[in-house]
Amino acid sequence: MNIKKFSEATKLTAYTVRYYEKMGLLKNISRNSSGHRWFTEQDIVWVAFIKRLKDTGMPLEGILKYAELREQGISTSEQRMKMLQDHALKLEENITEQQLNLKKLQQKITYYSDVIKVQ
Amino acid sequence: MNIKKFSEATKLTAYTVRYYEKMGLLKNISRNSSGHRWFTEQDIVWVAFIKRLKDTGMPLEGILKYAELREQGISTSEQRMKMLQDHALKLEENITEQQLNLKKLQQKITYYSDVIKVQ
DNA sequence: CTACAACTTAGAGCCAACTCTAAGTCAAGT
DNA sequence: ACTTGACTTAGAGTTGGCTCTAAGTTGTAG
Repeated sequence: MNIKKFSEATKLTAYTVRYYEKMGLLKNISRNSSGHRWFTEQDIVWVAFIKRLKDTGMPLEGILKYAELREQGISTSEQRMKMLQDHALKLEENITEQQLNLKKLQQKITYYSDVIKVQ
Repeated sequence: MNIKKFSEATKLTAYTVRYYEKMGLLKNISRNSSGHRWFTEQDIVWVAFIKRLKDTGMPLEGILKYAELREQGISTSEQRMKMLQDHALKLEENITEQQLNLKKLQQKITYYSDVIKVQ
């Protein structure tokens, strides 16, 4: 598919898609006869994973490192697994922290609702 | 306390403390005879709350809006409560999303550990 | 055959949130 | 009196992650 379809499918702008390719997150994107990028379903799956890492707080630099390991094939599986384990651990900690944050916010909301009742 | 003690207490750099004051997050910070900022324990509590909002994804612009309502006194309690309720709702949704993300990452890790076993 | 939309590139611009620099003031210690 | 070091300011610079511009090429419809 062309960049327009791909950007619709991934919900990235075409600008961002080109940016990701330029910085090395998207590798081996083929071109058609007139030099336009041609994306596959597999590229969509890969972007979905990039987004998951990004949305869980991994900087693009970290995702790039993963992408480079991935490009080198199966021999880097262990390294990639290690990266994901470290990341998952941080994510778990972050979720716990956010649950505490939520609780504290809810306490403050309760405090406000008491203030308002008295007003 | 002076800016150094305050930055240690809040774990913000002195640069960031000044930046927060300049942009309006920190209001009514008094000065000593030589023009240096003088912070109180209450300022530490307030920064802790700023950090909670920030760490849960509220942009400084939003926190600034809250700070301005807060400065106007008790009459804005309801507005502030509304802000916190909206924010807490988004946070709750985000936690749910991150829990799903974590699950998916863990599945991928399991997949990797199978790949490695076979290798 | 020409208009027009969609693509291409390199590189500039933008935004949030800091982070630092330069030039200056001030208080405390020797 | 002088050095040292912490503070002050306005404003410039940095970083991450896009977002856009300009100039050019290509494919399709009228």
